[in-house]
Formats: sequence, structure tokens, C-alpha cells
Amino acid sequence: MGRKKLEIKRIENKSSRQVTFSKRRNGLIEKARQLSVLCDASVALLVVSASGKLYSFSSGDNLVKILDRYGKQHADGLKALDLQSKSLNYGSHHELLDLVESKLVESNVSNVSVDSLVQLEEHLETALSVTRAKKTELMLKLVENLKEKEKLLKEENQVLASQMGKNHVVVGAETEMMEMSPAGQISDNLPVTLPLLN
Amino acid sequence: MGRKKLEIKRIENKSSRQVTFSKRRNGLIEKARQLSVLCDASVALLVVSASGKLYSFSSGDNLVKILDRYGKQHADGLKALDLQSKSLNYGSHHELLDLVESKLVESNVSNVSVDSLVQLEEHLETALSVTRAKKTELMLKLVENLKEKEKLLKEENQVLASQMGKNHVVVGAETEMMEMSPAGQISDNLPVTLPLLN
DNA sequence: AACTATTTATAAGA
DNA sequence: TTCTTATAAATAGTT
Repeated sequence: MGRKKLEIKRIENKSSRQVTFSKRRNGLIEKARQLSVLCDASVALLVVSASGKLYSFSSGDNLVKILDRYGKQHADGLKALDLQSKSLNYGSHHELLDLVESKLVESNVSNVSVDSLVQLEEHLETALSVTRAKKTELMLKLVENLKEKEKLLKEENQVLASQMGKNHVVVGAETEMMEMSPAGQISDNLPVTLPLLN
Repeated sequence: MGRKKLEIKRIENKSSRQVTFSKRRNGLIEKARQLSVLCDASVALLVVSASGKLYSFSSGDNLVKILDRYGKQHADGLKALDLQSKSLNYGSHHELLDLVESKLVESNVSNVSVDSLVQLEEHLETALSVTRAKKTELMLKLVENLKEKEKLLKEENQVLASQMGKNHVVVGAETEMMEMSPAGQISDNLPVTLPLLN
């Protein structure tokens, strides 16, 4: 469809190859878009020029979903990440969740570039790793505080026992707990119901 | 380009949508092929019909290479995962590390299929998640045991105090710890130096 | 980046 | 589906 019929083989002239690339690439992407709209199909198209530039199109659902539909594969990774970050129950970290949410919506609506998916993946991985670090840190603090508290109680206990002139007492009936200064308050300041999921 | 100009919006009639899908899909794939040949470009095209059938085209190199050519990306993800699993310091889990090692070597030598990379990724993610679950589980047990111990000590303490006729004792000088049955041994059975990294 | 002569793709019909 | 054919679209070579 041009002034002359063109043989389908590598165009040797560099500049006309470049021009043809540009024209046909746009045409191809437009055709891909049309197919997806007209026929309600999922289409993903990746074109990498000889010089390494990437051009891509992906319809409706993002690439991940398309691969998923094909047979899960790569998608599983991302989906898992997503679920994981959701199940972490960020609590106050709504900002992050909102960001993720909006990125996901965005990628369902418009073209997703490989770039943006990679970025999203990186975001999620970072978020997870930050969250896990925080979780571990808090748990370690909790353990430390409990150990400290234990130590103080043992000491107190020992003082009491020695004041009574004997060392061991068998513990019996359960009693209601009362305030136990000063160690008794340490752990109450820590969030005991953390997001402890994996 | 047909008897009539066609608006680009979902074709409602099911059978003509199917016919159009078939025609345009073939056209698109042919165009993709032509572009890759004429302009020496890497092209990957995935089309999934509404009914879930996949049609695809991919020039010369496989999808992984295409993404790779774009600028590593996917590779980075894997590399990061690898580092993560390394930093976990598996200790006795040499088998897993060996497996990973060999897979990575393999993928540096020959063509890697998307499939095999996906599998590797899944392996690593599973390994990580298992390890994290174990870590959290052990830490939770540790915390539980410490709390239990605390409770027993408080009770013992209270019994001692009430036997002395007063409730509070100020803790003073540090004393060497001695065995404190029965709660005193619980936490010693737990591996306190777990792989606690994130 | 436009233009336009031609080639191609394809919508509708059989 | 597949073939046919009128027509719309894409694009090769030109400016």
C-alpha cells in the first residue's frame, strides 16, 4: 500500500528503514487497539527497535492479566505480592495502599508500560520489606521488654522471698492482676496486636 | 477498509464480532511479522480472545530477551530476589541455595524460557514466605512463653507479698539469677538467635 | 512532517 | 468457515 509493492525483507537503507519502522509501528499499535476494542479481546504488544527503544500497547487489562489469562505464569508473582501487601493490614499506612490501589486502577484503564509495572512491583517489594522490617523490630522490642520485665519481677520476687527467709514459693490459685510498678507498664505501650501476618 | 466505515467500538453482534476477530487477528499478526522483518525489530504480540484462546507472535528472540533488550528490568527483579534469599542466611538450607545457584548459572548460559524464570521466581518466593512464616511463628511462641512466665512470676510475687502483709516492694540491687522453677526454663528451649533478618 | 498514488486490509454479502 | 468484491485504511516514495 504505497507507491510500490514492498518486498518483506530487511530494508537496507537505514533512514527509510527508520521511517518505515516509525510508520508501521504506529499502525500496528493502532490496529492492536482497534482489535481489542472491536472484539473485546486482550491484546499486548511489545516492540523494541533495533536501537533498543521500547514501544508497547496493552489493552484493558494489563499485561499481567493477559499473561494470567494465558495460564497464570508471571502473573502469579505480582498477584501474590498484591495480596501479601493487602493482607498485611497496614492500618495507618493508608497512603501507601491508596497509591497501590490507584496504580492498579490506572493500569486497568490505560496502557501500561512495562516500566510502570516494574515500578509498581518495586514499590510493592519495598513496601513489604519495610513492613517486615518494622514488624520484626517491634517484635524484638516486645521480646526485650518482656525479658526486662521478667528480670525485674524475678528480682522483686527474690527480695520478697529473702525478706521472708525462704526462697521458693509454690504458685497456686489465680488472682486478678493489679498494677505492678514500674515494669508492669512497659509492654502496654507496645502494639501487641501488630500486623504479624506473613 | 471494507464496504462500510466501521466505528471503533465493541461489535455487538456476536458472530460478526467473531468473524472480525479472526480476520483482524490474522492481519495484526502478519503486520507484526512484517515489522520485525522489514525493520529488524523485536516484536512480541499476545492476543487473547474473549473466550480465552491465546494467539501470539514473537520475533526471533523470545519474550525474555525482548524485555532484556529493553533494559534488564525483569532480570533486576530476579537479582533482587536472589540477594534477598541469600541475606536470609539459610544455614542448613543449602539444598535450596544450590538449586537456585544452578538455575541462575543455567540461565546465564542458555536461553531461558519465561516459564523457567517464572518457576524460579515462584520457588524463591515460596522459600521466602516459608522462612518468614517460620520466623514469625517462633517469635510469637517466644512472646507467648514470656508472657506466661510473666504471669506466673506476678502471681508468685503477689503470694509472697501478701504473705508478708504488704503489696509493693521496690526493687533494688542486682543479684545473680538462679533457677526459678517451673517457668524459668521455657524460653531457654526456644532458639533465640533465629534468622531474624528481613 | 505532509502529500498522494497505490497497495492492503477488510466489511458485508454469498 | 471461506471466497468475493467494493471500499476504507495504511503506507512507500516523494516533496
